[in-house]
Amino acid sequence: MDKRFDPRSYEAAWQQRWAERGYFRADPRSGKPPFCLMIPPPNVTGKLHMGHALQTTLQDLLTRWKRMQGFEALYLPGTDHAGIATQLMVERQLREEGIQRRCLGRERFLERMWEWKGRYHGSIRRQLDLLGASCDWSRERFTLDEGLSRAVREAFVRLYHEGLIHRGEYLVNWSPILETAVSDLEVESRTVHGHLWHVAYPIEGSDERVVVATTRPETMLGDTAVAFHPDDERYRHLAGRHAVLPLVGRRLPFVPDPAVDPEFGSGLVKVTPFHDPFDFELARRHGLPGVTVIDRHGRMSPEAGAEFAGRDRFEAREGVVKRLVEEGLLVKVEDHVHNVGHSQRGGEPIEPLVSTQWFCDVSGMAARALEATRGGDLRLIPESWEKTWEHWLEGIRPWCISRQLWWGHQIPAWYDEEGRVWVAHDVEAAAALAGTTPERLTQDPDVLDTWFSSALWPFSTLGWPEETEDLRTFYPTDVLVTGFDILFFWVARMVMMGVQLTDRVPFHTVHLTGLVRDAEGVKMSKTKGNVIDPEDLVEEYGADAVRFTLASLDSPGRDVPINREQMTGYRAFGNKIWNATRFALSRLEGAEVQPALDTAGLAAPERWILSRLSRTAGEVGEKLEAFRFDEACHRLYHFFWGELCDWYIELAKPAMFGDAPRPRVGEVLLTVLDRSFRLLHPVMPFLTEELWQRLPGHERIHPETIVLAPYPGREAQWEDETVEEQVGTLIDVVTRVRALRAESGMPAKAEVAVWATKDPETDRFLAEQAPLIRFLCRAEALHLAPPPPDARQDLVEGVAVGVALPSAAAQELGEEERRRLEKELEKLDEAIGQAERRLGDEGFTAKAPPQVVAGNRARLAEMKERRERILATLEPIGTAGG
RNA sequence: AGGCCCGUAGCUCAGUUGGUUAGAGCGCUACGUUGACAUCGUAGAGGUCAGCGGUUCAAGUCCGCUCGGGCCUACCA
Repeated sequence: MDKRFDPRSYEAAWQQRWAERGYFRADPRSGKPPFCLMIPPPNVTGKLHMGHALQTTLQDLLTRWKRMQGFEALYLPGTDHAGIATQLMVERQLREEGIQRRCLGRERFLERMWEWKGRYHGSIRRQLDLLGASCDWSRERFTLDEGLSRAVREAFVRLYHEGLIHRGEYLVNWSPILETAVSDLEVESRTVHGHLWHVAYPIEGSDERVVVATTRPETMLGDTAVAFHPDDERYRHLAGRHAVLPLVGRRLPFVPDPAVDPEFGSGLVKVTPFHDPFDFELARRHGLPGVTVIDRHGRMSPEAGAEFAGRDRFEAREGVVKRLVEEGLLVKVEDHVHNVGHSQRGGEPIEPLVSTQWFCDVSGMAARALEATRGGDLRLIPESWEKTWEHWLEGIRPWCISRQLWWGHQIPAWYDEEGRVWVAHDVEAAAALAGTTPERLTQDPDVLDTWFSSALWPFSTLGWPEETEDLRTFYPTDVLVTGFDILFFWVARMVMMGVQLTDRVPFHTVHLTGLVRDAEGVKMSKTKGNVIDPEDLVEEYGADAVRFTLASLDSPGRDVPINREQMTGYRAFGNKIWNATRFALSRLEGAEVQPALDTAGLAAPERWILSRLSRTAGEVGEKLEAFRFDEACHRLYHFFWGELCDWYIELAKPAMFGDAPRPRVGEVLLTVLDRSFRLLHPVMPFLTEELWQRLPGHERIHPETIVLAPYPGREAQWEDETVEEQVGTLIDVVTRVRALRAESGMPAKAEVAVWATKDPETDRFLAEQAPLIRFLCRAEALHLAPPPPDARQDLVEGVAVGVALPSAAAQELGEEERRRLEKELEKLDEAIGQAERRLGDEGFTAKAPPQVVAGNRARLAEMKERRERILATLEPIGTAGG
């Protein structure tokens, strides 16, 4: 076995072999219980970032764990066409060639899109392979492939006929840069330092003027009314009268409306129905007309008047202000901080615009999604997200699902020559409905929001609407692992579409991961230049170390800071595992891994490590069940390094070297390694397979691969509380002896004399283990008696421990050692005082549970005895004078 | 504006239903080992558990308020 631990020497090879042998291919007919998990489809042309690496790690960990537990595990991979994002990329590329999308035409543009997609497509798989993802690539899907497109059409048609999708003219969030409508979720509000302009509007038939305040003067060109609160005494008299819109001359009725806040500004609101959601609603209540003064490019429209038509909306703002100044109508300008909706993708301020779009009424589905979490059919982890979830679903509004893009699922709606709309799976079906021929129909040019197809992902990927074997077997899926940032974009919509279209909640658990940050806790972003590429990390540390790091950082509700030092530490863990195995294999000829192992006749260290192993397996299982991957990792790390390597292998050395043979040490060690590798496999798949294959007898666990070997659970017959306690005492004694000899400056190479005693039973055990204790302490003798006064001594877990250089005169107490002991004594005195006070308090002794009181008493007694030991060391009797 | 989460060692974080002298990993310092190991052993420095108040025999843990950080949601022109 190579002395050098080099993950690159085996990782890729294993991934390839696993795939070739079809270990990841799920079989719906196996009869095993299914476990299914869907990849959140990354952008087909994208590069995986650390967030993906984190999610992939957890998804794969779950899948491998379930697969080993005997589930028919399906980890279904795929990619998303990511409408706007991808189209923008290709448009940018075209621009570099000097080509405009519209000049190219829809068909040729889409050809370019598919070309682009084809070029990048393999990259996602390559990156997932690097991480060791155990995806079933035979089931890979793409949101625009034929099957999924069919599912999308089916969903649309069905929802349309159920009256849940309709087309209508509403005020929508318009992105002038993207030239498309976007949903509420794609609008993010940003704090903007703007101004509040106070403008005087003359009152018709009077010399009076009223003052209105606005943050967007350019929209006044589209005003159709002025509103005030009905109880506002200042303006009540204006009801029924009109203002005259400056620069335009339009008559604006004064309307009373309770939505107006009389405290804000002058208490009067200019009403621009077609460019402000508040005004749109208000106008609707009062039957007021609207005027569109800004167009789809964010420029002023002809209806804004000849002076402004064609000018950019922000330029027009300045122009309008300038004109108002000239007219003497600008009363004052104030600085004003407010929130303005911006296009998430385009980055520019959203323009509320009246436009004809398709909407999906999700209120009923939202109610069912709420039922799912309230009734326990769906669990969000961490639970704290449930409130946000409820709040969002309770206040949900219709979802604008049409986009004025080309890259995506074109809406399955056709218009006849009379402009009537026919919704069907294809043009032939539409023509049949319309009673006409396909040639006379025109398909709606819009495409669906990317998230519409994503919402169907858990079942469309399994063949829905067909009742396929896969769908029957694997749907509903089990767990969804994704980032909280797409809880509403994606998760909520999958749940809504799932209950609506399949009558099932698409998964029972959603594990939401935190955001991956850099070592300083700063969000990774290209502009900050702190982005870490998962591929680089895999190259540097190996996939197993990357996975272990990510999994061990996944604490609920926490962000995930990537720390290279930590990753170095976990690579060292891999190295530790490598070398421990190398050592074991070099010293244990003839021994084999045991499928089962009888502890009868084994010595204490062997029984101890087997007991610890069983408990560790039990705890790891519990942690995984609870989605506490971090704690599962910590347990495994501690077991392997802290118990197996630090103690068991050390305890086994005298036996392995033949100095003090014990029965079946090799069998035990190899068996423990086997179980350890299997426990670790879901987190560190490569290393564990590589090493497991080298264990003699591993084929008795599984003939081919650790991937399919059973996941270890508790092996209760190995658990032995007594031996754990005994070996625990042995470890305490050895640790204390080492501490005492190091503190007192005894030469490390010196063979010392050791004393240890507690009670007859413990002493008997320590006597049995005397050779081991002497080996671990480098002691020439172990005396089962109280330490003599001139020995360095202490009390640990009730055991009086002492150590001294043999024969030679008592060692002088060093200055440093004295200081340490005095400090310890001080702390001890304080703790003793505290414990005495507590035990002297009747409130405590009367009200606290008896076992707590008893525990305190025992502790106090032990502390007092330790105090005596320390005093004895500080002022040994008999040496005081000498 | 409403809601949620977070604030514990230099760093990253654990701390289950309140109950030892508040822990782990990594890092740092010192000494010492190394006959599987990029090891290992021992010790040390470093904490008013953000702050204030309350409940309780007992609070890092429960309650209220304040401060700081983050996020989600929202039609105040």
